[in-house]
Amino acid sequence: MIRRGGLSMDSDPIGSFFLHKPIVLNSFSAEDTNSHNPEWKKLSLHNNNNMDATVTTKDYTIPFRINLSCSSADNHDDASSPTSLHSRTEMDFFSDKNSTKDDDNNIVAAAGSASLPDNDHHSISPPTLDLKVNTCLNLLTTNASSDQSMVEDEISPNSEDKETKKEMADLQGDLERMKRENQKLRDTLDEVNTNYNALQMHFMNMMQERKGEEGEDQQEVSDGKVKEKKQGQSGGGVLVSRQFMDLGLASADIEPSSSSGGIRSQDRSGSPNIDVASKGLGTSNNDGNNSVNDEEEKEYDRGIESEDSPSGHADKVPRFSSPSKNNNVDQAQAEATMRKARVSVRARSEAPMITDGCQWRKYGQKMAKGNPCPRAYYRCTMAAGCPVRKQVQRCAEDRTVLITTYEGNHNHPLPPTAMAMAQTTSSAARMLLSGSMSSADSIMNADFLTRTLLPCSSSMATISASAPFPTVTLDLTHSPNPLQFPRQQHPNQLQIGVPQNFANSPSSLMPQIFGQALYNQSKFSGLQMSSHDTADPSSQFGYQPHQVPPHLADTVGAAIATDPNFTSALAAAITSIIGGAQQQHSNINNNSNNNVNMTANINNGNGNSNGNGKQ
DNA sequence: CGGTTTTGACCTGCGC
DNA sequence: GCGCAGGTCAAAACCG
Repeated sequence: MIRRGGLSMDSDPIGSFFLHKPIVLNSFSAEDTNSHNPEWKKLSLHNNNNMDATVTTKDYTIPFRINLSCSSADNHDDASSPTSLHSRTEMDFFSDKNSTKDDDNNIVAAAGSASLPDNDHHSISPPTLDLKVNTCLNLLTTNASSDQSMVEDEISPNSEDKETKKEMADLQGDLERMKRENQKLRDTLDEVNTNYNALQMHFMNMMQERKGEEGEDQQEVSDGKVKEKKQGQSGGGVLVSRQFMDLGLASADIEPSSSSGGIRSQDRSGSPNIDVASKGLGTSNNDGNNSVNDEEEKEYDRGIESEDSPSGHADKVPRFSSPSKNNNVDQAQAEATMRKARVSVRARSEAPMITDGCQWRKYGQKMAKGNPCPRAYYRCTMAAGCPVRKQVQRCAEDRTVLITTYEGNHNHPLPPTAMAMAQTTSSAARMLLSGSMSSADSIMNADFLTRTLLPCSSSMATISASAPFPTVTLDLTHSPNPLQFPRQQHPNQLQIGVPQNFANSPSSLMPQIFGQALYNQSKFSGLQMSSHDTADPSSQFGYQPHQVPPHLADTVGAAIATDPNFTSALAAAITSIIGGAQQQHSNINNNSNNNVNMTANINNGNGNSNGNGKQ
């Protein structure tokens, strides 16, 4: 019955803004106001079906007298007819203690006899309650004219009714004003989004052009061995990483026109990994065009493009050497690299796996060379054929550090709790793509990521150019303040952190981000901070779910400094904010659910927070 | 009983 | 071509 998300734009950030009031109002009305008068309880709860209306009526403190109908369809009948079954039904529901109701449960009589209770908390309300006033406040579904008609339909016999009508008209006027403001804000947001998108695309195009002018034979990555090798294989002069970038951008342009199979279609056209990279690793892609079966996925993972093979069967070598596909040779090389693009997250955790909100199934375990700890292989099981996989292994040097490496992009919608990590990997993957252009760009783009991460987390973004696969490592094991604690330089990794960004970060932003993360954390109950979690000594918070502690910034700051689990979760959430914004605005080949709800997944150290609890 | 984990075998790529 | 290492498969075991 209670519909807190009554606003049609509840997924819209602006719309959500207006949703805060109704929650407060309904809580207030249902409990305080009605505790002494069942009639009021009835009315207020009825009002719960008209959330948006209560927003505007809050300030007037008379919302419940003018809400008797729950839908526009009932506007005229329910209010005007005392025998309305609909009204009676609701009356009965709350009439257990109502002595003012007449024998017939007649709404008019009951309401009229109720008048104003002496113990009413809202003294400014009119002394009588005329329930004939039809004030259906389902303002989303009723337009101004209907609202107006409601007013006009009611005939008030006395001055109180006129006052009520006047107030109601004022309320409706305010509502209209808020609607206009809301629409204005939405328009502004759309405009900002459009501008941002255009600007970003322009920027990326400029970067492309600049790289093209500088020549295609540059090999200025920290470790150019891989690139040179891949160049030799492709036989062309185009830098693999360059193709990497080109594909990523091209995919954004060509995907909308691809109508015959989504990922698979592109795969078979010679771009098997465009989506993996350009859409971002681990991002949800629920456009429905990229559902794949297991068999295709196997081929996909193995780099086999059966339809590219002249013989029609899986054969990777002929594909690369096929003269008829010279145009795609370089792309294929890049795609092979892109398919392997990975995002690695280093975080301290005693848990066997970090909590990322997805469901995983372990499909293998191997002892990796140079590490006494086994490496576990997991596959996403949230949807059949989901190509996302991850490897989990403890660091050989520090067993408390858990290294989780993600690969692939989800082909299914993600729960909000999983969105955080997915967006994290997505952002990192995008950085990886753009960062592969050159060393300078790598630094620049990594700098961007670091700028986005460091202000609010202890993460450290690194790019591994010498690794077998392009890998972005988000190191969440360090102190939040890089100025105090020197960073660990990992072998074979180019470190590109920008410590000063932390100091330069706008401190005012932190509470907002943290608040957002924790708000969503408390909002979505998928994981996180159960009582068990809070019992974890590593947890710095004693608050319960759905509680956002006061002085959040201070508390969170302390938590970041001391709780690496929180750090990792928070970094995921923060990155998801950035990644979500980037994805949403740049629209780079990503049809994933843009209604991103950032959630900080607090890993408790034992941390099975998924539905099956078997991570 | 269905889903997950375990684990040995197998496949693939790469270096020598 | 061979060996090594990473990655995956799949049957058996396990679990709720």
